[in-house]
Amino acid sequence: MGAVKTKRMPRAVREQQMLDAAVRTFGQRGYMAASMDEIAELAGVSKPLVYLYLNSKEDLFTACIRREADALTAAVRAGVRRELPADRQLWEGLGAFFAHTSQNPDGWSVLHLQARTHGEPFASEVAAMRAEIVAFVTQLIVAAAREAHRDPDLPESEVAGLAEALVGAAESLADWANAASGVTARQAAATLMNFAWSGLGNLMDGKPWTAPDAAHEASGQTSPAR
Amino acid sequence: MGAVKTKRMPRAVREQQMLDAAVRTFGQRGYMAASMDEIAELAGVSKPLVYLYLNSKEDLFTACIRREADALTAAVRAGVRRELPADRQLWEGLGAFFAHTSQNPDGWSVLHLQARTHGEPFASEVAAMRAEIVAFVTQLIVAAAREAHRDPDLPESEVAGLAEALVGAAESLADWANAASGVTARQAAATLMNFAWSGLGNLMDGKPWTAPDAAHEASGQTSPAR
Amino acid sequence: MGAVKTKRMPRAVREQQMLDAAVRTFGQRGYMAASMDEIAELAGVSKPLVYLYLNSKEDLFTACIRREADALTAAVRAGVRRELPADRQLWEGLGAFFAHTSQNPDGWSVLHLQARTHGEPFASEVAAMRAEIVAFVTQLIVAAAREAHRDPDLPESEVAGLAEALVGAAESLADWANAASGVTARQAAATLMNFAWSGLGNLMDGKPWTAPDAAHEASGQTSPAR
Amino acid sequence: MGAVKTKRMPRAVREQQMLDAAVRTFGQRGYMAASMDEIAELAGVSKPLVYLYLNSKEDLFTACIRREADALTAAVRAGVRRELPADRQLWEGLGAFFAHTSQNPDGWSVLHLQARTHGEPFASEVAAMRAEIVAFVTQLIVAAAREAHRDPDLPESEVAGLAEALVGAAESLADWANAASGVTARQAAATLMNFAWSGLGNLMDGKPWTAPDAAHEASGQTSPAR
DNA sequence: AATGAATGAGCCTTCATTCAT
DNA sequence: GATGAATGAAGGCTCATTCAT
Repeated sequence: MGAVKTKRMPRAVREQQMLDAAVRTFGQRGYMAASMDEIAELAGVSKPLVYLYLNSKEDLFTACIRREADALTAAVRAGVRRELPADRQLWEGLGAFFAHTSQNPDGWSVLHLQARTHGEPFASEVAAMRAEIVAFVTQLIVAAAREAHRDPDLPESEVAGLAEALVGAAESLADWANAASGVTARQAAATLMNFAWSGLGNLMDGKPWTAPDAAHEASGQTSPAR
Repeated sequence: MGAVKTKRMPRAVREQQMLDAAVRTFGQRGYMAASMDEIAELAGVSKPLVYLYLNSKEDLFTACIRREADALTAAVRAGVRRELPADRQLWEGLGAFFAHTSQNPDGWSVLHLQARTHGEPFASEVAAMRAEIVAFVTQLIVAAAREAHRDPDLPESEVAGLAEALVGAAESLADWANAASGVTARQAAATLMNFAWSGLGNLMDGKPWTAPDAAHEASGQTSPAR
Repeated sequence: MGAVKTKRMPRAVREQQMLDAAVRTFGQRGYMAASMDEIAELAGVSKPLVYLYLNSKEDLFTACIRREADALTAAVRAGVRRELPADRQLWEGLGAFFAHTSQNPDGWSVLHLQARTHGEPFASEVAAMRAEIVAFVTQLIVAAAREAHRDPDLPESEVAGLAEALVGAAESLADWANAASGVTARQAAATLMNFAWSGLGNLMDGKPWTAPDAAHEASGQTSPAR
Repeated sequence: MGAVKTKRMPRAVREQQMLDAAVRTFGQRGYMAASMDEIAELAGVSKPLVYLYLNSKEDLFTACIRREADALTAAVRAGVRRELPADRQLWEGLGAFFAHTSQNPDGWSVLHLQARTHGEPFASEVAAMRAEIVAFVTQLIVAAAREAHRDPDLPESEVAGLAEALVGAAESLADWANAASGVTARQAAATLMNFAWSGLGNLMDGKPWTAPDAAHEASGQTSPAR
C-alpha cells in the first residue's frame, strides 16, 4: 500500500513522495486528524526521515500549501493567453482553474479548506495566493472596462469587491462541481462567465437594479442593518 | 476571564453558557484544536458538567452548528419582507446575512469553516442549512425573472448554478467584510447586488459576453479543459 | 424501567430496593464496572439517597455481600433436617445450595466471583461465609465417619482438605449448572454426592488408589514437584 | 522498584517484560483496578510503548491470559508421562498443576479469578483452556475405567459431571494451598487423589451412598428442590 | 541515506462523591 | 424524605517528536 518501498532514492524524489502523501492525507483527513505516522507510511518511508527532510508537521503542511498554491496559479497562468481580450482571458482562466481543482481535489481541499481552517501561519500562506488571484482578476476587470471604452477610472474599492465576489463564486462552484459529479469544468466556467458578465439582469433585460434610497425605506424595521 | 462564575444555575441557562463558550472556542481555535478543558473554563463550569449536559465533544459541536445555523437562517428570514418584489427581498436578505455574520464572526466561522472542514456528521448538518438558503435564493431568482415578464421556464440546472455562484459570492464577501474592517454589511450587500444584478456588464454596456465556439478556438492548447 | 418510582417509602423498604438493584448490577456488570448512577436509576431513586442510606460504593457492596451470604447460608440451613443421618444432611444441603444459586445467579456471582476478585475488604467478608460452610461440611464428614463406626479421630488436616475439595467441587458445579442450562439442582447434587461418596472408585471396584512411594519414582523428572 | 530501566531492548524482550508486569499487576490489583500507568512503570517503560506493542488494555489482558493459559497447560502436559496408567497420569498432572499455580500465583489469579470475572472476550478465552483440561481429565477417567476392566461405555453425561467436579475441586484446592501456606503441591495432590479415587467412602467402607428415592422422601418440604 | 526504539504531554471521558435546597 | 446541580481526580489512549544506530 502507498508508494512502492524503493530504497535509496535521491532526496528530491523522496521529498516529492512525501509531499504527495502529505497532500493526500491532509486533504482527506484534515490537518489535525492526519498523523505523521500515516503520512510516513503512505510515503513508504520511516517517520524520522520525514522529520529529517521536512522538519515538523507544521513545516510539512506549509510545504504542501506552497506546492499546491504554486501548482494552482501555474495552471491558471498556463491556461491564459495574454494576447486575447480580457473577457477571453477570464474565460480561459476560469476553465483552467476548474480543471485543476477537479483533477486535484486533495490539493484543493488543502488550499481551500484545511489551510484556511487552521489559523496561522497557514491562513496567511494561502491568503497570499488568493490575493494574487484576486489581483489578476481585478486587472482583468479593469482591462475589460477599458476595452469597452468605459471610463477606466473605476473606483478601486468598487472593483475590489467585484473581484472578491467573482473569486468567491468561483471557489464555491469548484466545490459544487467536485461534489455534484456531472458538472464539468467547462460548464462551471460557462455558468460563472454568464453570471459575471451579465448578472441576473440577462433574465430580465432592461431592468437594472438600483439600491433603494435609504431615506425612503425607513419604515421597515428589517432593512439591511449596520 | 470567561463568564462570571455564578453557581447553581438552572440547566437551561448553563447549557446556553456552555454553547456560547463552545461557539467562541470552536470558532477561534477550530474544532480539533479546541479542548473541552478550555470550553469548560470559558463557560465557568467544570468539565464533567459539560459532559453531563452535552454528552461529548461531537455532540457539543453538533449542538453549536445547529444553534448557529438556526440563528443565521432566522436572522435572514426576519430581515426579509415577503411582500416586496424579489430584488428587494434579495437585497434585504443579503443585508441581514452580512449583518449577522459580521456581528457573529465565531458562529460564522463554525458554520462556514469548521463544520465543513471536519467531515461527517458535521458537514451534512451545515449542508442542510446551506441547501435551504440556496433554495431560497433560487426561488427569488425565478420570481425575479417572472416579475420581469420573462419566460419563467428557466432551465433548472442553469438557475441552480447561478444560485450556487451567488451564495458562494456572498460567503466569500462575508469573510472579506469580516477581515477587511471598514466594509459594512450594507456595502457588502450593495456590492453583491450590483454584481448579481447586472454583472460586470454594467461596466461595458452593450457588450454581452458569449462563450467562444469550442470548434474555432482549437489553436490554443490551454483553453478550458475537460 | 427499574422499580416503579413510588415516592416516600419507609427507609427499610427503600434500602432493600437499593440492595436489589445493587446485587443485580454488581452481579451482571461486575463491581468496578457497575456505576452508582446505574444502581440508583435501577432502584428508582436519586444518587444522593443511595449515599445517604448506604454511605459509599464500598459499603454498598459490602452490604450486598452480607445480605447474599446470609441468604445463601440461611437457604442451606433451612434445607437440612438435622435429625437425619449425615449423608442425608449433605444431600439436602447440596440440593438447597444448588437450588439457591440457580435461582439467584446475580447473588451467586456477587459472592463467588465479584467479592473474591476485588480484594479486601470484600474477600474476607465472603471468606467468612465460606469458612462457615466448610466447617459445616467438615462436621458432616466427621459425623458420617462416626456413624460408619470408623475411628472418629480422623486427622483434622486430612478432613479439612477433603471438605475444601468438596466445597470447591460444589462451587464449580454451581457455575456449570448455571451455564449449561439443562442441568437441574437435583442432578448437580446427585453428581456431586456420587463423586464425594465413592469417588471414581465406583467405576473400578476394588482398585483403590494409593499414593506412589516417592522413593521409588525418583527416576522420572516430572513427578509432582515441590 | 520494577524492572531495571535498561534502554533500547529488542521488541520481543520488551514485550515479555511488559507481559510480566501486566500479569503481576492484573493478578494483584484486578483487571479494572490495574492502571496502564502502573503496568508501564513496573515494566520500566513509558505508557505509549505499551500501547505501541500491545495495542490496548483489552489486548494486553488477552495476551496475558493466553500466555498464562499456555504456560499452565504446558506445565501440566510436561508433568505427565503418557506411558503410565491413568491413575498415575492423573496424580502427576495434579502435582504439576498445583506446583505451577503455587509458583505462579499471579498467573493463576489472572486465569482463575480475573479473566472469569470480567466478561467477554476474556471469559471465553480462559474457558477454552479450561475445556481442554476438562477434556484431558475426562479422557483419563474413561481410561481408568477401561483399565479396571469396567464397561468403557460410561454415560458421557455422567463422566462430564465428574470431570467438572474434579477440576473444580482442584481449582479450589489450588487457592487453598496458595492461601494456607504450609500445604505443599504434593499434599494438595494427594488429598485430591484420595478424594477423587475413593471418595469419602474410604472413611466408611462398605457403606456406599445411594440417592434417596424422591417418591419416598416427600415429607420434608426442604428436600433438594427443582 | 535511513530506521527501530522510545517518550513527554495532552486530550476525551467517566466516576464516586458532595452541596444546597 | 429526597434531589438537581456540581466537581476533583484519575484513566485509557494518541500524537508529534527525538535518540542511537
